[in-house]
Amino acid sequence: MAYQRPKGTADILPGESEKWQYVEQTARDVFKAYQFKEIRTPMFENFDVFSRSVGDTSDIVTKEMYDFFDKGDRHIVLRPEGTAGVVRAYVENKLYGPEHQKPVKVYYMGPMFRYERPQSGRMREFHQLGVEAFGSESPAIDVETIAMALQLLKQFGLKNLKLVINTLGDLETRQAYRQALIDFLEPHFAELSADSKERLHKNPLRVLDSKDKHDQEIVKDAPSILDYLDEASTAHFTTVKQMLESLGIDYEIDANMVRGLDYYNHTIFEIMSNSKAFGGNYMTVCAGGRYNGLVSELGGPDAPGFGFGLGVERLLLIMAADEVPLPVDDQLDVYLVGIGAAAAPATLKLIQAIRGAGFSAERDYLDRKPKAQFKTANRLNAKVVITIGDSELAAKAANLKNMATGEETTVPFTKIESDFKAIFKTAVK
RNA sequence: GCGGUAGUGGCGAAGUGGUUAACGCACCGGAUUGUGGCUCCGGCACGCGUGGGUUCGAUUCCCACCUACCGCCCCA
Repeated sequence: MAYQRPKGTADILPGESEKWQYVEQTARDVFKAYQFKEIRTPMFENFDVFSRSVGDTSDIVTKEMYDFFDKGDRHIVLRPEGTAGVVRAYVENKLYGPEHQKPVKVYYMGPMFRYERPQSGRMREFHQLGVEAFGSESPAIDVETIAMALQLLKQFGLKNLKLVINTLGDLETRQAYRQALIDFLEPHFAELSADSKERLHKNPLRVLDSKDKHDQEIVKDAPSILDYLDEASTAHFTTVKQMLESLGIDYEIDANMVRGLDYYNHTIFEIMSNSKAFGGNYMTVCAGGRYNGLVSELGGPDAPGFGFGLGVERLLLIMAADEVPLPVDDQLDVYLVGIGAAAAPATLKLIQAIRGAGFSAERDYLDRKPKAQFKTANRLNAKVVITIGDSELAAKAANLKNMATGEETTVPFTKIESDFKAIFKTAVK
């Protein structure tokens, strides 16, 4: 193979691209109902935008970012996620200004890049849909955005979804809980897995969702963050729960659910699916939460935010496994069969006239015999076939066949060129 | 970054240190000169991921690299 695509990338070919269009269109429709507007930000940003937003809690910055120095010696990162770039744009364009209705609600969709070891559903170039809402601390934003995510996934045809929520409280809560967790885990230090020993001081919350069996045993008795919430954080979370209930939305609380990044606080959520695509285990398809400190972290005012992201590749995997029926448009209006070299000029003129009238039309370019051309017409699901050969040229009228009924009629060339709509209508009625 | 499995035509897949690399699907052509299905006949890899090495000889053995897949780390 002379050339192959870069590691961890994919070509989305015809047949597959239609599914992407369907997903994107469905998302746009749902976002519109909630008055989220599209924002398009660069696919690369200055390194600092992402390193600043992520913090230094993990090896995301050193290991996972797809970064490089450009010819001007600028440190560039191909965006690994949507939020930081959107926040940067929000700040840079002063969308927090008084002329903008609050909250500012935006959505994005597009490619993201992470320098990872590829696996199924984990690419170096992958795609996300996401939304962000800036400027309101109202729990109603949390709840409506979660509801929108659920509606979106249902619209995609997903079944067996589970909403899981948790709260991380405010900054003080997180710090107090972090210390409490370290205090709890330190006596068990020797028993922890090698990975969790590492995590204990770098990012202790991550020990909570360790995959190691023995770690899980230890963590079962760990303190719950819910016991460290201050009054305001408790009130926020309580309201969120009440609002979900009033909407009839089922949820579970998982006090051990965490986020790898520091910028999250208060409500976090994940929507999980136990699709066959994951062997029946619950896997997260959509995740999000509140990030009240991020905007100021990136140099803006103290504006709160709430958002979520959804991986398109993973979504498509589920839709395929669950055999979600997609509206596929593989119909062809007209196939034009030309017989012999003498028919070529008429074939060219007529097919262009038909296309110009707004119909989809295909023809043969390989001088194949009528039988072969009809075979192709059949395979392309052509509604009608128009045939032009010597006798048709002599009569200046083409043979038209309705492929469903087999019924054949004769139509003058001039009529095809002047009013194909009428011809088509009577032919397929 | 670490560990494991794999890589044969458009797709699926068999195979062997040695004269012509099975088979199926798809595709193309033909079976009364211009009509869709079925059936029948025929065609379709100068080559077995790439590059080295061992050997009289390698798709088959060895090494490196690339890519895919699975698990770990990480997960925004």
